[in-house]
Amino acid sequence: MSDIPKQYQPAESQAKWLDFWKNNGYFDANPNAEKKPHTIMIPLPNVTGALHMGHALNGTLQDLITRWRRMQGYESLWMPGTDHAGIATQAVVERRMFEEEGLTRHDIGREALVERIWKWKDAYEKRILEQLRQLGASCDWRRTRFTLDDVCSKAVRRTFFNFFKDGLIFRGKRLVNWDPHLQTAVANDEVFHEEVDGHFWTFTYPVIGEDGEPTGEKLAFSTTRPETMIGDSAVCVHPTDERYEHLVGLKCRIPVTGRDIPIIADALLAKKELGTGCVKVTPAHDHNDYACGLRNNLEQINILNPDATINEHGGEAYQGMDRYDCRKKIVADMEALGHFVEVEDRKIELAHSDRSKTPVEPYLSDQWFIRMGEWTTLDGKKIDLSQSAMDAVSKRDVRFFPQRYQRTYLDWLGEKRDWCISRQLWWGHRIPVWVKEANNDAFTQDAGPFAEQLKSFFAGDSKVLSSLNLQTQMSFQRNEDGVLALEEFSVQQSDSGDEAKISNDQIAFHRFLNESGTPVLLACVADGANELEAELEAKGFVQEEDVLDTWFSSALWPHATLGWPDTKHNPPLAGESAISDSESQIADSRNEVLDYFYPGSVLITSRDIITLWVARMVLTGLYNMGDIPFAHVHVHPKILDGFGQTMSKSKGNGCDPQDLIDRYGTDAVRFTISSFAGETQDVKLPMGYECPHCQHVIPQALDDGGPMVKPETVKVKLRGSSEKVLMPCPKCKQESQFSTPQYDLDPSQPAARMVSERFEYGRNFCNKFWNAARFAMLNLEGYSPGEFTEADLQLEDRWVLSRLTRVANEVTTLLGRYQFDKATQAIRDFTWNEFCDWYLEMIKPRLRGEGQGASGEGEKATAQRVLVAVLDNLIRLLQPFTPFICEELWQRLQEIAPQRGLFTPEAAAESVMVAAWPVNSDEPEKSLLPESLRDDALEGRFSRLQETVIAVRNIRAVYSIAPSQPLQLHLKCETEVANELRGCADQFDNLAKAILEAAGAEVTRPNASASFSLNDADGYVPLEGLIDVAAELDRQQKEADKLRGFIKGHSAKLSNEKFVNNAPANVVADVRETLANLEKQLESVEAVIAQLSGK
RNA sequence: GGUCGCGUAGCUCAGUUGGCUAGAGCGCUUGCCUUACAAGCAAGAUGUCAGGGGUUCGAGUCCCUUCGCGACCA
Repeated sequence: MSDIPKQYQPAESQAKWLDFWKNNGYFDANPNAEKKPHTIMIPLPNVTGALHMGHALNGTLQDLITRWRRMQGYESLWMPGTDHAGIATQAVVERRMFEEEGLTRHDIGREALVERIWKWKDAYEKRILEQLRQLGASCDWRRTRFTLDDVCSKAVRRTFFNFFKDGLIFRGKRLVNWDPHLQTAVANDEVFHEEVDGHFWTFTYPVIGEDGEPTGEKLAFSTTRPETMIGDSAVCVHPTDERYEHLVGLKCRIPVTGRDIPIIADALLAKKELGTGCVKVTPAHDHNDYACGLRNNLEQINILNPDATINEHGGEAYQGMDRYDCRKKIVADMEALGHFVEVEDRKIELAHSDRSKTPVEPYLSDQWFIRMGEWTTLDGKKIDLSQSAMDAVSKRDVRFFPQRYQRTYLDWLGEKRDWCISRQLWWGHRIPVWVKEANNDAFTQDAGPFAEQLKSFFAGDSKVLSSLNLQTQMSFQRNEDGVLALEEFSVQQSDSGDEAKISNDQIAFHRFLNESGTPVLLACVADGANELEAELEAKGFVQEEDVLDTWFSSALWPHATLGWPDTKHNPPLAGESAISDSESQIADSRNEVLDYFYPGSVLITSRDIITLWVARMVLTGLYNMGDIPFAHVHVHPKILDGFGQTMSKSKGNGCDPQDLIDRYGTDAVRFTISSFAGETQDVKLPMGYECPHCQHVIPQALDDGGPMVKPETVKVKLRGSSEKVLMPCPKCKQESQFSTPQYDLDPSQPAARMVSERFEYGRNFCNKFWNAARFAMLNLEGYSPGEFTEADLQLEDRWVLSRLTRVANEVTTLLGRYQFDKATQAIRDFTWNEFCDWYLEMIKPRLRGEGQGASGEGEKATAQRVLVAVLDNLIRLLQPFTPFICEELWQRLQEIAPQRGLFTPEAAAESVMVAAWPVNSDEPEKSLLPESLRDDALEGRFSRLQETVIAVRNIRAVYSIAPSQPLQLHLKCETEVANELRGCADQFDNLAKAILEAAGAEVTRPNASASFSLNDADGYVPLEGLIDVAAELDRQQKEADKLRGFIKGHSAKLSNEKFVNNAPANVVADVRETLANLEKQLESVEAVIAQLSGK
């Protein structure tokens, strides 16, 4: 076994065992009646770009739990996949296309753009999945899904249809962030705010009396956007503002358009002390005004075309002007009309589109919504999507770890805000609704029942549609958002009509009146009904252009990936094709995968996604499946840079985990990362760049726009407008490209990779563990499996087994609570500080066969067997944390000791991945480490031994005595203690090179000794010729001072009557005992001082 | 503006329902290439627990307040 290298070589193990695991199918999870399922759904990473440190943390924790549960005997599924991330991905592809080719999406059209995005998706999906594999992720890769693939798409379409049929989907107006440059709405998280130089104008509007004539009074107000006065629908003051009280209820006139608008009072919008106390209200172009408009039932006047030019509301004077030109003209016109008061320069926080970097406009547009509050369906079913998801958490069916996050979830859902699901994009699930404006058709409310209207509309031309058996329900609603709700909806009745080819649940209609009073028909068609779609289009229906919000599809992830809505067949695996329609008629088959793995066990994610995603998964799970998607939600910390800022692509402070894996090894990265994952804080991770020329580490430093490397980087123009930045090394002055998610590195050139010394924690640990195992294996010559009993065990054997059992239980408990940091620390402390530092050191003599004759051989055999058993269990315990090194060691151990175990040897599993977890909580009698191994009293005695050894080593260090020089040790203690200490006298020699000369109550301090004082023993080390009396005296004086300080504190407590009376008895008793010990120690020290002083 | 969290050693973080002398890793000091490991071993130093006030026999821990930082939501 001399071929075991002195340092762990992560790269070799990673390449070797990844294939081994995969080829043996260890990652695969299948329905198995013999086992309990454990399901984790990956929080699907989006295909916009490569994974970063946050994903590495997220993935590590999921894999850790998955591997742990697998060892515990669960059929452990970790479902992988990616998210199409509509807006983000389309934006990235569009931007790159524009930079490289100068093309916009309008130049190439919907089909061509979507094709390009698919290519992008293919490339990044591949990269992302590879990153996960490199992390050791034990996902069932056969089941990899993508939100736009066939399986997920079917779930999306079915869910949308069911929502629609139940009346939960409606269309209405909403203020969105409109990007006039790209002509699309952008989501809130795609908007950034930037201060720009602007102006703050003050104008007046003349007050109009009840007779419609100006009263002569003027109302002054201020604005940063004068052009919006075209869309004003009121002027607002505070209800208690005495200056304006008499005007409320009157009107005023917008001078540039001549339109009269009401003067209203609204305490929420107007603030008396700000400016004039009076504000103009433009509900269609400002978020606050919008809310005010709803409260006061004001008109919503949209003044912009999609390209942000002024529309017909501008009249002849302004129509067609760019909004900024219009602003200038309005200011000039107001001044000419005598309504300009003043203007001041002001910094303005302006919302910009992250995609085009241009200012966005609040813009009223048609959107689709899902109703979140109470609702009764056509067939009388009561639905409250928000409430159902809230109840699941309130009733503890879904539990948050740490618990405090459930508040975020409940607060957000409690608002029951309708969910806007439409996006003006091309990349995504197109909304499966066909729309027709009924214009002057027979579709008015007084033209008879809606169902009859529909029937006669389709009669004749549409064979299938005219055979519908329809049922309708009226509904008039206007939700809190002020969104116009549907008026009436209609569904095909559950009726497998004979000549109708519509089997069931394939089409539903809604009708509503748009703002100009025109009836609009909406027809939602379920998946696979191509004939219906064709008939609708023949009758003038047009499919909606918008696509669904990405979160709509990711909300279905936990059941969609398992094949829902197909409850008859298992979902297809990689390489298999989906089940064809003809096969789907088999009546008694089941989707066992869905039955078995749903509901899931735990969702592991970060907190920024609780509302957007977690809440929606619970809600759709309950709606579609009638059951929660997962029992636990673990919310882990976020990874921040060294300055406490979120790592992000735009700041360039992120890090590709692959850099760290290449440098430190996967296991080191995983181990370090799990040590970060605590309950309280986010993790600051200071990073640096390693110069490829001289290996100098250049720390990341704060720069104006966020963290960036210093000194000044050198910008180099790349193709198009993207820039490449080179970094000069302050030490060797050479420049290099450096690792950043902003562009790919040129592989032919040296690059400064990101490093972080924090990861040395994991690397050092792996190396330590490697060497401990190496030592064990180098000392297993002649190992033979064989039974042994507790009677064969030495003190250190019983101790290490007691400790190992305790720690194995701790780790099990901590993982169950998702306390990864503590679990990591527990296993590390045991491995390093106990197994390596004490146990291995203590068994060295036995492994060398230093016992007497035959008993020496027996002792060696036992030591080897215990050592092998402990190592075996330790590898198991570490496998979820550091799988590669564990598999490497397991396989090496397999060659030397295929038969192993405590007391009775057995054949070991072919891979540690599928070996049993050492603690079996369900069936304790089957635990590899039974509770009977734990021995509190023995652990207590052992720590006395440790303290004594440390005290002797301390004396050696203080007096600079060479490690090779033997010392003598005299111990003054009770007889019982003395007997115990004599029992392990060999270890004083072994561990501290000290010969136990004497132990007992009668021992006195030899002359010229250094001494130490423990709880129940005093020790003396004769140092004839070596002792420096003055130094020793000084040392003992310091010790005495320290003891006196503690004694003072403790006796103060005890002399406090209130403490003695009020504190719990055990606390008081503890203090008494401690005080007694301290006093005894002080007595010993003082005696030594007296002797030293007497000399 | 609302909600939640954080501030403990030079750095990154632990610290259960208040209760023995506040801990770990890195870094630092000293001595060691001791036949598993220098990515190591042995020994050691290091704290106004952000500031102020309160409750309590007792506060890093609970309450109030000030300051600083972060996140989410509008």
